[in-house]
Amino acid sequence: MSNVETRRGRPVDRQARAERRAQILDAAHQCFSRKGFHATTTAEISAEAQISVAGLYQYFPSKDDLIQELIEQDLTDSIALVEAIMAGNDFFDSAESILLQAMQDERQAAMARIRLEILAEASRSPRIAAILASSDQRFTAAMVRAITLAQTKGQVAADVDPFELAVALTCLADGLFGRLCLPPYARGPFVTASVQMIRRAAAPTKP
Amino acid sequence: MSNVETRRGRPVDRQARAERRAQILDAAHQCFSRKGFHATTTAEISAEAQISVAGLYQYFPSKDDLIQELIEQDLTDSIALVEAIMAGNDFFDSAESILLQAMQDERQAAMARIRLEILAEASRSPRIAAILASSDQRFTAAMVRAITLAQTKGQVAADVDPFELAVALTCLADGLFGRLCLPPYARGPFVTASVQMIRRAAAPTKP
Amino acid sequence: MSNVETRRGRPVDRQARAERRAQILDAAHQCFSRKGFHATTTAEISAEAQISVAGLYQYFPSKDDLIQELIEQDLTDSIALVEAIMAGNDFFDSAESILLQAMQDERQAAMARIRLEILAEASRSPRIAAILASSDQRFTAAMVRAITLAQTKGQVAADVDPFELAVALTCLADGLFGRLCLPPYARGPFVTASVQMIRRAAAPTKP
Amino acid sequence: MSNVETRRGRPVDRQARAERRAQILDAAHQCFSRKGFHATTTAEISAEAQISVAGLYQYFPSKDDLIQELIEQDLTDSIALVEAIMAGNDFFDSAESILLQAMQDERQAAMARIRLEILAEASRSPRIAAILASSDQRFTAAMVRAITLAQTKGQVAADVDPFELAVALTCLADGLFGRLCLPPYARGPFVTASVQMIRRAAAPTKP
DNA sequence: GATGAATGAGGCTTCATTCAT
DNA sequence: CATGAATGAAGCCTCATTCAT
Repeated sequence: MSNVETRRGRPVDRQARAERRAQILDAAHQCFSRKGFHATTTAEISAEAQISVAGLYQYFPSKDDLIQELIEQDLTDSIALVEAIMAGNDFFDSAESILLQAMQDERQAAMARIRLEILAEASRSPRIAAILASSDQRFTAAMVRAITLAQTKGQVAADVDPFELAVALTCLADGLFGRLCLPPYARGPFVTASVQMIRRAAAPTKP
Repeated sequence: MSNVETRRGRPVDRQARAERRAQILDAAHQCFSRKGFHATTTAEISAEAQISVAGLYQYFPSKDDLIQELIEQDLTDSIALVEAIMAGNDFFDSAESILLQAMQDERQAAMARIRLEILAEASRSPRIAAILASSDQRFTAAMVRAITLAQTKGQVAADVDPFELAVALTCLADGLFGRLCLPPYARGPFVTASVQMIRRAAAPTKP
Repeated sequence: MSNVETRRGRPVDRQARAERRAQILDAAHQCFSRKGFHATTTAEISAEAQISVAGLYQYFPSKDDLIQELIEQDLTDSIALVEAIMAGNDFFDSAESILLQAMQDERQAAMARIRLEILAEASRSPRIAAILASSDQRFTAAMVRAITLAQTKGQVAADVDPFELAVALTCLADGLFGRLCLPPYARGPFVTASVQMIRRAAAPTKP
Repeated sequence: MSNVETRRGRPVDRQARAERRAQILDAAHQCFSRKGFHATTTAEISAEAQISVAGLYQYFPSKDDLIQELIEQDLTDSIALVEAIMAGNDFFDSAESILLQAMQDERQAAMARIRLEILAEASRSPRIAAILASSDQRFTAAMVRAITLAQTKGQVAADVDPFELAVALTCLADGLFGRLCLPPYARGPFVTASVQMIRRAAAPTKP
């Protein structure tokens, strides 16, 4: 098995393959956010991805695998997103921004809806629970870094345990996503209340 | 021939009927908490309820109706539970107690798991979203009452907006339930962190 | 087994029983004419008869038996009806009257609709085929009598074979019933055409 | 990238698809003629068509649609058959031939049996009633043409209204089909009687 | 690699019928 | 006798998945 092994037949177009995969995952993302994992059929995903059902199986060995991969990617993307926003200057503003976008921007709301689905599914499937746990760890670590940094900048009270705050923030956010079932205009108060709680809990006391 | 149309035949045993219904709802509760709404089959519910599949349809016109009714009852029960605990003396202790039990007691964890399912489902089904919204309103009202009372007792900071706190608490709790996928022993830190956040956000500042 | 055998318990109210039976048969008649034998459920019949489903089984051992009995009665009634009308004075007028009523009067149209159902069913079930054959024989005999009488009165051409005419008339009528699917106002031409054919075929040639 | 979007993957074999469809319709035809529309199950049709039940649904979206299509085809075929026979020389011979074959040839008897089923079903389903009405119109038109032609040839009495005769013939035939429940050897007299009636009604009077 | 076709395994629901009250 | 309750046996349809082209 050499690295430069001569290939027979048409060479694999890795680029095209990767694009197709992404296309499918994207289609699945939309479908899942609309109908959930179980109620979405492979036919729907294929249609959305403009591919045949059989074609789907050349990129993913089963629907479950597709789901798993999608979950992994989705969670990874979430972390990246949060990290990007957290790189902004003010800690609380960043947090508020994240929550606001998740509750208002349609693209991010879709991710949040899928996250709900993931949480529900994880409580039954050990496989998915494991993925979620792993993602959570990375996520928490990132938050802890951001919080610690914020503390050095005096934005977050020094007596706050960064880990605890990170964990609580995650919970708060996930719970907030549960209000995505409300019409968009009704979600505002929930964001406000959440942000308010964070501020009260973590802002440094002004002497 | 009396005016009070004498009933012919076997009289309806309302008691027994109600029990059977409860039995079915209970069975469905267990199944749903194990596998979710969509992955649970009517056959599984019937088996768990020790009734035939056809029998199930004498109590509920369809699986969807059964789900709906279960959700309604479940949410109502949750409110009752929370109200009962909130009647305790210390506000923060009560809150902590609620969260702890939800994360540790198996029976309550089942309810919480179904709540996750409800949140996910609500973001797709307007019908369920409506039920959830209605329940949330009642729930928030109850919490607001409890918080206001706590404020008069000096347990909660006076400058806290009861409604905002109630809303944030609900979110926090729902998000916490998302950690039910963790093994029981790993859930502790999440409860701690959540409780800590509540305390920091709402406890009166000791001068 | 004496005729005056002493009975224990409540004596059977034969009168009431017969009435209940008739009531059920009548209800079934309506249902069957609306939806056919197979698409009608015992529940529908019971509802229409204002009796419980189980009650139905105290008067008929099975749905099939109910159907059979109904068919028998229906066919017998038909014969009686035809005989009654045929007792009128003019043969052709009587025939026309029968066809007109069957196509216009709702009650008789219901019978005709069921007759269609019977014909279809008979071509599959030997049991029903037998009933139909027997009924047909009685019916043909009655018609033959009427035709013969009409011939003595000079109303029907003497060279007509009474049996053949009777048979052809039956066919013509049954086929006419097949047009009951048309809206009432559209059925007229079919009656006219049928009557016209009979007249042309059987009226005595005026020299 | 040509404008004529090059098809990827397995091309559709229209030929094979059409054959499969025909095969299914044929199987359904047999089943329906044996047991009627309602008593025939999709499983039976599939078995007869040597295809899986799921496969059936790739060719017809539902049992009802299959029935509808079959009815349409069946009625169309009937018209073609009648027209073909009517092209023969003598009008009455042709008519007799049609009736005889319908009552004796097994293949055509099956069509006639289904026609009974259609008549019964049409009197309840507006959808089927509409199909039948449309077919009847085409059928009557064809008959009228044939009769008119026969009149020019002096085979049919000039004073006969072609439309009325066509309509009456249709009725007579449909009613005759109702005798398909009889054993084959017993059907003869009915055909004879029907033919006799037609002849008497429409043959030109020999001076 | 991609597609159309095929299918086994179920899922929800209904129905005729029985049985206990 | 009459009724409510219960149920086995289907029935229609769908879905994830495989296979031949």
